[in-house]
Amino acid sequence: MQDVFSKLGPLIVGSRLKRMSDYIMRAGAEFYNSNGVDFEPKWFPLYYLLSHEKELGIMDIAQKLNISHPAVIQLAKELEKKGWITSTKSKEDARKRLLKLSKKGINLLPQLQLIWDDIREVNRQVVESQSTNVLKALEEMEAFFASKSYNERLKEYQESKK
Amino acid sequence: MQDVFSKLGPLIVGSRLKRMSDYIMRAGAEFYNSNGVDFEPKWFPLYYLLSHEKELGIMDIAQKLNISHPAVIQLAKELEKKGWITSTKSKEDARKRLLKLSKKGINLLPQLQLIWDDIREVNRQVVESQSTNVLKALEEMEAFFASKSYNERLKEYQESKK
DNA sequence: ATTAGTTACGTAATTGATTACGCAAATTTA
DNA sequence: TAAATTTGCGTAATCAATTACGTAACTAAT
Repeated sequence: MQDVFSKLGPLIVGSRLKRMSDYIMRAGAEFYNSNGVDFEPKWFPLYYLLSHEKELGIMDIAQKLNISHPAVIQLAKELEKKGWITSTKSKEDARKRLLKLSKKGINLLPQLQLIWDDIREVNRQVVESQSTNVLKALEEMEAFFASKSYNERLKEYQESKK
Repeated sequence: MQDVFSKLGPLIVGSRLKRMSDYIMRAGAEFYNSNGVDFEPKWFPLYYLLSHEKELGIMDIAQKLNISHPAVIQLAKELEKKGWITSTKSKEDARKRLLKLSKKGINLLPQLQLIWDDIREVNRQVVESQSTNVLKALEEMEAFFASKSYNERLKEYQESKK
């Protein structure tokens, strides 16, 4: 027995999800690299988002991507350093800093699209190979916990035992 | 539209897995807390492992848990500080440091078991609610990539397009 | 018994993300 | 319109885990 995790079943759903996610992220990083594109998977969500919406403030992005706003600032700093995005102060609201893709950033897009297509295809293969679809499972989980949170459920079960 | 992620489908399986894993981990942390037990989810794998095997070296543990050995050292340091584990030099191999639960650590077990039971139950509920089972999906994914890695598949698809 | 190579562990530096905090601009309310 | 509150952003501190590197102990080969 080498891998204790798989034996534990439902007890450690969390850890197993993380493990698979880490694996995929790392593989993605390698792939960009071997294609000679200086891009990291962690940048994808922000980059992709900005490629679809012209301008967004930090908080908007944080909400849409479901990450903390300092994380957005950090990522933005990195992409700005690469020259792929620019930021401007909002005219309507002086507190806001709006991010958008720069020309250089837009020019990079076609190259990235090709790579994203490959990734999308392999992910599609995985999902199709499955008798039980991860994405569907995840959606179901999210819905399950949206209707009643994990912690509420824990509490309730605990109460029910008394 | 608030949540961009779900729209992206197969492109970001990785991020979605991570998000769900993070959610579960955080909920777990709260639950220990609200039960007045000073325990963190990240300790679970090591603790659980040691509760089943009497003594293990750092590297053994790292392999079994599929984490880096510095991570094991770190976790062990924390558990040792709590007084729940102790370590001794191996007599057969002076390089090895063997970890095991202390008496105090063993005494804590029954309390933890109760909590783990609750967690297991709620996880079981999730899984049973699903028309597609996350754990099964994960297992299938792991098998899929074990037979041929993500990166091999990416390369192959790329070749096939030329 | 020396040397070369491997294994086990520890430390340091780095990465990626979070929470906590503070400031300034906008909004609400009295 | 002044005061209180909320919102948007930035910085700092912290956390969890990794990679990279060094050292000591073991093993194998000559």
